[in-house]
Amino acid sequence: MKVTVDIVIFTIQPDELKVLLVKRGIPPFKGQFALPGGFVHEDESLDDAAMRELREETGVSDVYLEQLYSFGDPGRDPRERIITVAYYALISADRSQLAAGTDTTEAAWWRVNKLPPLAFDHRKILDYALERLRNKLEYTTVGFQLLPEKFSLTELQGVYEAILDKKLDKRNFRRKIELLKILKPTSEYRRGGQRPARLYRFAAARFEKLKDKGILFPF
Amino acid sequence: MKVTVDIVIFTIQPDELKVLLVKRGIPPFKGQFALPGGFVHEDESLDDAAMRELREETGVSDVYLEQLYSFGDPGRDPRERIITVAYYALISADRSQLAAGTDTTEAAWWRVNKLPPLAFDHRKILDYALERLRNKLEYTTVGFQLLPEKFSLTELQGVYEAILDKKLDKRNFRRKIELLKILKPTSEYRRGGQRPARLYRFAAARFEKLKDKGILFPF
DNA sequence: CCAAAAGTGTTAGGAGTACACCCATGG
DNA sequence: CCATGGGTGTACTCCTAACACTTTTGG
Repeated sequence: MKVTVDIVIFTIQPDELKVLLVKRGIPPFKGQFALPGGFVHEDESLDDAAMRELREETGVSDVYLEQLYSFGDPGRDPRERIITVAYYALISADRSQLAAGTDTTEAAWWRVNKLPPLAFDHRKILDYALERLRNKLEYTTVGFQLLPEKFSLTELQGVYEAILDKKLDKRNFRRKIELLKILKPTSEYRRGGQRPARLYRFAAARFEKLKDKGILFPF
Repeated sequence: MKVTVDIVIFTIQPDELKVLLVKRGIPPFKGQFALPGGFVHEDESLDDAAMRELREETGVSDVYLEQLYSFGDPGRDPRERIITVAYYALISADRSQLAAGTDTTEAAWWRVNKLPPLAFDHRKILDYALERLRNKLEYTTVGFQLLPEKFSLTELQGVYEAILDKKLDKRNFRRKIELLKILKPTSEYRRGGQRPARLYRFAAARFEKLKDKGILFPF
């Protein structure tokens, strides 16, 4: 019985939630799009395998990675019995440029609400990842993983809106974040638009105390 | 690479949360306690494998079963590389008597806060299952899976208290349940104590509408 | 000076929490 | 009649949601 890992890699690009898909070069499903993934080596843990695949595909490491679910229906791979352990990863906006060497016909970012047909049961995996991400957004700080180190409040709100796929009230959003005391203001501003926006940094330390308080972001 | 399923089977017995453990008859960890489990067959899905093991071990089927997480560190089994897909199951109080044929030195219910040392990484799996159960209790109706079809409000509260391991306020608990409108009163009463207690039935249908409302039971 | 995004307060309604007494039954 | 668990209501606080205008900058 063979075991693979498949990874749903999310990023935010201009207020859009995107996932990385690769074009398959070999059968089955040759020419179709699929999630990046590969076999688990004999001597590595599942997490390590996922991390390795992620690095091979995107060049980044040290990103948020979480195991999702295992899919193992007989017949999910037409060739032989393969069980896959699915993961999802979050890559911040400033690190989601694909390596120059990567042929963009091979690996590319796709908007989550405009996906091509996917190979195997990858559509199911992707939907599951999206659901998990939406849920986790509400009671953890995964949202911050999609932003660069310093970000404006509007950018943060954009992440929430992109993932939840709905508009949020600016004042309520900001008050809620304020109340949580998990952001440290910097003295920098994002210029280039109209009025400059103050940049903040995620203060993870303060968050630890809040974890068992339950819901953090009920937007 | 071999794949197994291991199952954390919970039940409630007199206001105590319990898990089923089996004594290992063969090395490694011979004589120690472990979670029930076994290999995934070539032609069955992961869910089917878990269901089969559950039935073999307890004689019950048609119970709540949910995939938990996959554990696959090299070395978690000293003999060879084995990846296990962990599940947890909930068996209602009225169905948790072990089959007469089962030698009780082989399989027995253990209080979750008074466990023996466990084989492999099963302690980690069990802790994870308990955490998941506690979380799910707050935003789903899994709690009802641990009760017979008809139950009193005090019994329901007992389930919450046993799992969350804390006392709850009777009036607030009842008001909250009332508000959710997910119970249908029956005309039966539980007698035998002092004042008889009205029995209720879980009205699953009404719940469907509430699911996306978020938190249901923030006790 | 105009367009565009940043930033800021108040109010009304609903949910959570804390808390104490009467009721029905069996022995 | 008494011990035991079943059953009920109120007041306060806090969080949520709805809602509109002023400020700062670049062009």
